[in-house]
Amino acid sequence: MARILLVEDDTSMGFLLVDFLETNGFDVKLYKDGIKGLEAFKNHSFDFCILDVMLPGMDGFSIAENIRQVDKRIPIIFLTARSMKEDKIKGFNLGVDDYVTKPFDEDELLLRIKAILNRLQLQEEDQETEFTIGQYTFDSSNQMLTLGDDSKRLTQKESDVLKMLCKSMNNIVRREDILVAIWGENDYFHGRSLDVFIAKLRKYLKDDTSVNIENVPKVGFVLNT
Amino acid sequence: MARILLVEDDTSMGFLLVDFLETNGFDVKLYKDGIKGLEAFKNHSFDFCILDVMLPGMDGFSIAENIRQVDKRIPIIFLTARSMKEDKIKGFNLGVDDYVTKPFDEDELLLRIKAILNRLQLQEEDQETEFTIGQYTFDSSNQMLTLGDDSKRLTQKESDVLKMLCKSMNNIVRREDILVAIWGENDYFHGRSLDVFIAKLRKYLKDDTSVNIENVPKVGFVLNT
DNA sequence: TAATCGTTGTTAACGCGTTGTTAAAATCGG
DNA sequence: CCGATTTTAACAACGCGTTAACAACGATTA
Repeated sequence: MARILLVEDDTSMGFLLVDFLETNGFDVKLYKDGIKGLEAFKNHSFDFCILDVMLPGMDGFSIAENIRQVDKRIPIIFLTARSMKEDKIKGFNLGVDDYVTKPFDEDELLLRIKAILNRLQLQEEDQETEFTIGQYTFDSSNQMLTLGDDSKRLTQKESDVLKMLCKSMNNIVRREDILVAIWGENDYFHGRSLDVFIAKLRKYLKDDTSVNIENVPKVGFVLNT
Repeated sequence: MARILLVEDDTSMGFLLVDFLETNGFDVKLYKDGIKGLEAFKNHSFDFCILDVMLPGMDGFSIAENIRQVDKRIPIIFLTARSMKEDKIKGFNLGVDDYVTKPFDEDELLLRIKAILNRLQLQEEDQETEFTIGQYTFDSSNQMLTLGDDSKRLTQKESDVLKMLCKSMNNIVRREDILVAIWGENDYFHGRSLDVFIAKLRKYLKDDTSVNIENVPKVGFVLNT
């Protein structure tokens, strides 16, 4: 159960979020201004931060800077007004993991949080980087796909996509989940990118006919062995 | 379309709310005092309650207590005066889902209602995904219907319909409910689509004669095993 | 009983959105 | 600047879901 630091000055929005996140299995602490939030961060160990950008006292970006001085790797999600430009957010070179514009869909926020946690878990826990795909072996940490003597070094994204498919071997992996986890956004163009990568992976995997990547229309893909 | 029980003694506020909620696709019944509201609750099936705390006859908290005796899970939102302390509301250990202070922003109320409804849907959907249908097994998360060695990957809508039938196995599932849940609206053409999908499912399920999808004319379908 | 009407069963054809695939353009990294 | 990688574009192919068409059935009349 991940511990989340939430800094949000609007009371009703704050409660709404706390409630929602708690029912989804997170341990949430809410602070209404940046000073207190930052203080809390220093005194407790959180796994995750969700910061409103517009705050009295100290804005979200400043909090993030301070948090980053303490912990360089903790995931941070910003809540921003829709009017705020992407550039401005990305411009803050703080290793921001994601941001969500208000008013936002709670499920979308949850999806993003889970995607980030998954990503981190992968980095931390996944010693299991070796997958067997029919007669192939795939070493995701080396991005290496091997069939007999033939080895092919995959690119980063090729490897990321294949790894997601491998982790749910013979099960549907949702387009949406792949896009959010790897690209961070689920829109038309990234969707087309995914299709391109699926085509590449199919080409790499074509030498074992017992292996195939199946499309489930409008839902996602299955790596069948 | 969720059915909402609204108990509010102030006439103008009441009409305002009814109007607003109805234009947002809810089916709202308004009662001006707690006794009638409670009575209505017992006689009808509501999905949601919005209760004013200050009421003549029986206050909102008392109604909530009584409602909880009938239905332990139904979402309740309180309308409270701003002056009322948080503690007092949360103190009522009634499983109150949310509260809104008057005067309130209608959009905020809508947001809260939707959030709660979403949450409920999530909780419901996250339930079991594996069903046994006679000799078949149906894995709704993988959209896979299996009989012995034979597996058939269903399309999304096929899977959605079958899942609804499975969740009420041997019970009537109303046409209207399926149409609203899966197609979003209940009109002639979507109704015919549903019939087409029922025909497809019957074909998929024909190899176990103990399984059948029964039509209940003008009402819906039953998946019998 | 026969005729009519509304509902459902079933199959098939069509349109259109999604996906497959390749190639060009853009971006990234050194 | 170059090569590698990713994104975007373009077009082909496919298949899902809708719609149509007709058959079957039960209920309701006369």
